Amino acid sequence: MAVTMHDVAQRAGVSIKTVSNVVNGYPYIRAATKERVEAAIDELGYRVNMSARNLRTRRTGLITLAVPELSLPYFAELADAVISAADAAGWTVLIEQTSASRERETEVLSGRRRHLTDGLIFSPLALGPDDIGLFSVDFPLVILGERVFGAPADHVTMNNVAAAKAATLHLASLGRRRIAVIGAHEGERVGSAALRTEGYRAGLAEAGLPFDPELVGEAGLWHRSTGAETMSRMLDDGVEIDAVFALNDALALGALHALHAHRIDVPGQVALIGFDDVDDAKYSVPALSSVDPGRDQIAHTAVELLLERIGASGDPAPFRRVVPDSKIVGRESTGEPGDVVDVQPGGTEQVAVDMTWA
Amino acid sequence: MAVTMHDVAQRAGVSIKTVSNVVNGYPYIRAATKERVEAAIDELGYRVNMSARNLRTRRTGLITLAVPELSLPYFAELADAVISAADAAGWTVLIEQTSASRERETEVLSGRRRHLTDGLIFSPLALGPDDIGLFSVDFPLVILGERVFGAPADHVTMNNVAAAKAATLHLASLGRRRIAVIGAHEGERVGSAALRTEGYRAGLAEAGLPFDPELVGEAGLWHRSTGAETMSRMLDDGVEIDAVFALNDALALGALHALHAHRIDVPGQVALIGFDDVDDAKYSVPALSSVDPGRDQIAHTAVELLLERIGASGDPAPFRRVVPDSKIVGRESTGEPGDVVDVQPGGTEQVAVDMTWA
DNA sequence: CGGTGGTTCTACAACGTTGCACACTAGCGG
DNA sequence: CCGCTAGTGTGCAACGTTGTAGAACCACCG
Repeated sequence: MAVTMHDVAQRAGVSIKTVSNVVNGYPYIRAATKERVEAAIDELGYRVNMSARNLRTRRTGLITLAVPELSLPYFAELADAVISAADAAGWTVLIEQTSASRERETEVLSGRRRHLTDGLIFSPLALGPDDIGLFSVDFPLVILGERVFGAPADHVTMNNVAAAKAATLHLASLGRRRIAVIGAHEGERVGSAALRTEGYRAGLAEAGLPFDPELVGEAGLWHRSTGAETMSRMLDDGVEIDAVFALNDALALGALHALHAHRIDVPGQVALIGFDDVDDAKYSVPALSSVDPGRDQIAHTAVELLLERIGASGDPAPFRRVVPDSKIVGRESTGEPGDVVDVQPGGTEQVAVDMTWA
Repeated sequence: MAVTMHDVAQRAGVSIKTVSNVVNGYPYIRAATKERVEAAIDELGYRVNMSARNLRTRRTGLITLAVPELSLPYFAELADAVISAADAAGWTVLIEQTSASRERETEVLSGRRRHLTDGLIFSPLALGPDDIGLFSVDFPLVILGERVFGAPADHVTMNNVAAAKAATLHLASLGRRRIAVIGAHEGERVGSAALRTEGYRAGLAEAGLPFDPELVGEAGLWHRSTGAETMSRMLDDGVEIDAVFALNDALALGALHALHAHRIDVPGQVALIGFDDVDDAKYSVPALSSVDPGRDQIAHTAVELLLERIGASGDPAPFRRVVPDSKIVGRESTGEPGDVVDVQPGGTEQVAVDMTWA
């Protein structure tokens, strides 16, 4: 059977509590005693039983990260960053894939794992503002993304409108007049698609360009395949364009594929910019310009906020909304390799919402 | 305070054990009683305390997946597949990133989390055959990859040599005579690099082509950047080539970038094939031919083997080595879009090794 | 020499759940 | 009317750890 503190205590000739004290770095222990206990631990190959410790301390040292899918590079890189940040703080991450389904996302919030992890970092993709009630949960929660605002939780989001506007202006500044957008969600008023499309229109307006519905390419899912399809459809329909703003990098890389298939030179005939600044962007042919929404900062901040909540006792602090800085990263696809332009500073905002926890 | 079974029992007017029985689906409960208990659970918002259950049952329902980095698409897609497979069986996955460092990989095996998860699926990248002793652990373990053979654990691997040979022959069958390989590890005798390089040489031999050391491009890390660098170096050195076999897709996509930068047409002047058949391969320009090592099957099998071990009581079954089927997927970069060629059937092999667990 | 304060170690009682053993009822065959 | 089985519910004792409280010892001060 497994070795317990009891066995270690017996071998070292001390009480079980002393073993516990050694394991937990309690300072008032004679050096000789400590050594004896540590020797016994090594000899027996003792490992702390986490379940017992968790039960006793009412804390598991685990946090959940709920994302749509790890095979989407943006979320894989986000998960990487979250795991690293959590690890640095001595915490472990458990990943839940929701496949962007309402059912799975609701389940994540329902707290099925309430007592398995100490908190949740949640990037919803199916739930929206109408579901805001579901976000009133009795455990520490940090929301990512732009589908839900005003929920009683900390929130790390992006400068979507400003960044999308900047991307559009970047294309306009190259002299492009027929700027298409890919990935729009017709009729939606919330979420990244709506916000970025809003920024696109603001950019057009500021550049003095007319808005032409023909230039708006719908794409429900933001995958490479849908980006390629949407781009192809537009080109086949004979829509005239000299630039494309794809609402994320996957769409952009898909669009790039389609442009190439139609023998259209990028950036010669059509300039292209994406959003997210995924690792891949650097290595596409031509290298893809993109908007860097500050992913590392997002991950780092989310973990920090969550751990603060978890550690907090007493009166709940007001909920915060944090917006990391975003940047335009110019590469070959907009003919300006190496440029990096700050969009506009993000920041932290305090949102006064009442909160009570059990 | 949190709601416990005690509270539910009181409210429903039954014993705490009956609540436990309801929660765990014990069959001999009167319908009326069951309803009363379930109503109480809903009204109080009761959730099982996993720590307590885990302590009592000596099982956590968690498994660890240890991979080098999630930001590498191959591992992100593997993690996605493993999580999905585990989830389907009612298990949860905890991801550990080793950064391919010896220290972290050793730690994973040392069992620091011994009592936090019930088993480990481990894809080592730093540890090798000399470290085989470290793999004699006292918990269920499934090894992925080709760095360690003969360890006392189940092992899911690939048909590396055969698949690499097939990839090389695929290039030769297009009439290419100067086939470079990218990603080799000089002097290494184990791991994917060595095996795939061996397959490359076998392919050359079978095609009647000479082996030319000039055609071998070293690249320690298999990232896009290193692929691009290695390819550039070869081209700058004036090495004559008409085809490239990159030992993984990241290298291939990096190489594609470099080829493009040198204004070399793919597949016109140089044909290119990668390994892994990552999602991206479909969408590069031109679309990348690759070797599909059967990733979903690998993930699925690994979870299956691990859960079998975890569930096993009594005499340990012999260790198994499973090799899923791999395929050559021809796309534009070798000028044969749409081709899929089976390499050679994989299979399951039983490896007799003594095993005892605590 | 008693009091004070730091140091070192220990006993006991939880934490919330489930395995085990058992009590009780009803129905049924012998 | 006894014993047996199936159905329904309960009480107790763990699982392995840590928080709390305090005992025992030492040095040192006044």
